[in-house]
Amino acid sequence: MKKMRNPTITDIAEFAGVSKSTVSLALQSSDLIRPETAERVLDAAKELGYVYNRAAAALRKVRSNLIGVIVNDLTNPFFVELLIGVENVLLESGYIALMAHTAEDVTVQNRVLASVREHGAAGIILCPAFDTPRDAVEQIRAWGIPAVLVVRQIGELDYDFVGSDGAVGMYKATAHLIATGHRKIAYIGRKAGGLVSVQRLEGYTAAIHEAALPLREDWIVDVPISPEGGQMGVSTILQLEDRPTAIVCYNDRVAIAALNELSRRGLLAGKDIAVVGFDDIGDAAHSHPPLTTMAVDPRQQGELASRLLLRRLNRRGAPPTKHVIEPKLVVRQSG
Amino acid sequence: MKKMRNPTITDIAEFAGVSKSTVSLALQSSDLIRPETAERVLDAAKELGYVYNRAAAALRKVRSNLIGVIVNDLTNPFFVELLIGVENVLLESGYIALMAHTAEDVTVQNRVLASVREHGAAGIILCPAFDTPRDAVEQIRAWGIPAVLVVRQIGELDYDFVGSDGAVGMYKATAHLIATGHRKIAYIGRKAGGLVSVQRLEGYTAAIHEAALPLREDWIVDVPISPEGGQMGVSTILQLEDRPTAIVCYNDRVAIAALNELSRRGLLAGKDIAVVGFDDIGDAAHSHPPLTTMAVDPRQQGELASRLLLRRLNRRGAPPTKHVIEPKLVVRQSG
DNA sequence: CTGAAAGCGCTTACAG
DNA sequence: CTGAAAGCGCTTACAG
Repeated sequence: MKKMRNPTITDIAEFAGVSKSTVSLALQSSDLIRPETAERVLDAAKELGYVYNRAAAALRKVRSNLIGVIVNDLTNPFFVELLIGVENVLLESGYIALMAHTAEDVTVQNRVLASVREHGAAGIILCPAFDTPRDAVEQIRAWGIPAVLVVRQIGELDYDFVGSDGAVGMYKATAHLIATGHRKIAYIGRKAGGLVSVQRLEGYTAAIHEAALPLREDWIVDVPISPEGGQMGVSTILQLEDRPTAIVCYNDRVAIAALNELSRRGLLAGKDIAVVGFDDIGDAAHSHPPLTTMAVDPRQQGELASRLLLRRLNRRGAPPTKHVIEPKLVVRQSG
Repeated sequence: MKKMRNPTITDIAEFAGVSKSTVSLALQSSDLIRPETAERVLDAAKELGYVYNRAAAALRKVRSNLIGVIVNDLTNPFFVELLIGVENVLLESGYIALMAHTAEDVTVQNRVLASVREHGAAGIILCPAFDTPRDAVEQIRAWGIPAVLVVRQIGELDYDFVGSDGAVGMYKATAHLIATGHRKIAYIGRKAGGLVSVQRLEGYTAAIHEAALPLREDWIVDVPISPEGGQMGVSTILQLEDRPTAIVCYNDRVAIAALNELSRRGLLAGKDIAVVGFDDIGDAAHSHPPLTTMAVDPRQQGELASRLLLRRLNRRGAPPTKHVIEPKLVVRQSG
């Protein structure tokens, strides 16, 4: 089967006996075109198997319907859920995602950003990799492409942003454990690192201080944010002389790994030791035991981010919006 | 800050004192251009902050560097890992993914395919949604866009395909349990459904037959492929009069949910009852207990799929390749 | 080795 | 309400 040239608006024009302009307008369902004419054009288009050529349209219009979606870690269900949210509203609004995964690598991220730009993306949704320098983000602004940052803020740049309040979330998580009677509460996460890490830890310390409990440095266990980190964290804590009775984890992935590590050692979270997570990813409800955690609705964050971007596309000048979700405590059985 | 027009090859030409043609050729590092001239052009491009306009190039060349990547279920880490594999090789080969998630919805899938086509994608990598009708796939062929199918085959269409051998995999999984001394082995998965489901179940029954064990209909538990399914499956099995001592699960997600459900009931997989999964997703090594499973390397499948597609782009006429990975048994502690 | 010219498929003022 | 014309930024024969 020979592949023949796709029909163009010129072909439709000829077929329907009108001009190219009329076809173009009709295709955009402009109300400049008389209904009968429009119908004739649309019929012709269908008849010929017309396929709209977006590259050509974008070239002419400058604005495309491509949105660059750049995500740092698909290995964490949190980001996958966020991505699903982003995609949902993009799709229903007639946009499509130019997607790339950086695996927390700033070099990859730069390459990907450049590529997204070359493709004339109308906007960018970016979950920046750890260690994204401030100027990498300033650059996007210089390009004149509207962007919304998600989850991690870079510097004090006045961007549209969607994220959750790590300080408040961790404060609540810790306060919940205190309210449940715990006095010896450990933290598994990163001591330094990005703003997100810092804020979450701050929430923990704030709650500890407020309850006038001692802040024990050795109860703050600095590990990588990963299942391995959760495992290591638990090992460390269980070896402590003066053993904590509860653990606050940086996120659900760490927490679920902690749960498993406890099981492996014959301990049950929620009974022998309390564990609370952060994010409320899908798996949290299905872990053993089901995880008590701070819900920040990643999917909704994704949807919000898309909506923010779409709105920005129409009001370039508007002041930036920050959407900071307040985490909600979801008590299940681990703590 | 006013946004100014991006410079074009015309601007570069003027700046460097050559013609547009020369600039275009130099930018493609054609060896038609004298090195010194090329250098001058490249300097000018950098100086002016030139951004290659791919929409324009695609319009002219017909062929773009966009690859449609359509994935059915990002909720399952298997597909996420596959996606990461796809992306890795796409990126390093200078392509970028036009990505969409169908959530197993054929209507969404059709919409997305149409969109990918309008964008002039050079090729398509498709994990088809359940219930994808054969003609949806034939259509892609009619469009003349090279495609490779992943994981699920649709009909007997002669496509490039990457997947794993479900029958052999499940046969091995079951045989492993038999070799370990089990005689009463249940199966949690779908009884009918796609080809993949059918083949996996066939592998199970083949092993049962070969060992001359009775094939008990009530030990084949028909549940949805999801964590909930795994949970339900275990509940059903534990209520059985004549209780199986081992369970083969459709995939790791089901298996891990099964593990958790067992724990919840005070049972430990690998001790009280054996459980084996299928896929070897990242979580399998971190579950409690670590999951014995059939490894099919999703990431590698993704890389393979991209490579196949990239190769196909250069040899349109070549006969289709099927890459069927043979699952490898990974014995951990659950069975 | 380099330049002038045509054209990819569309949209958008501008006339009428 | 519809058409003729210009032009978006590039690539690719074709001359020279």
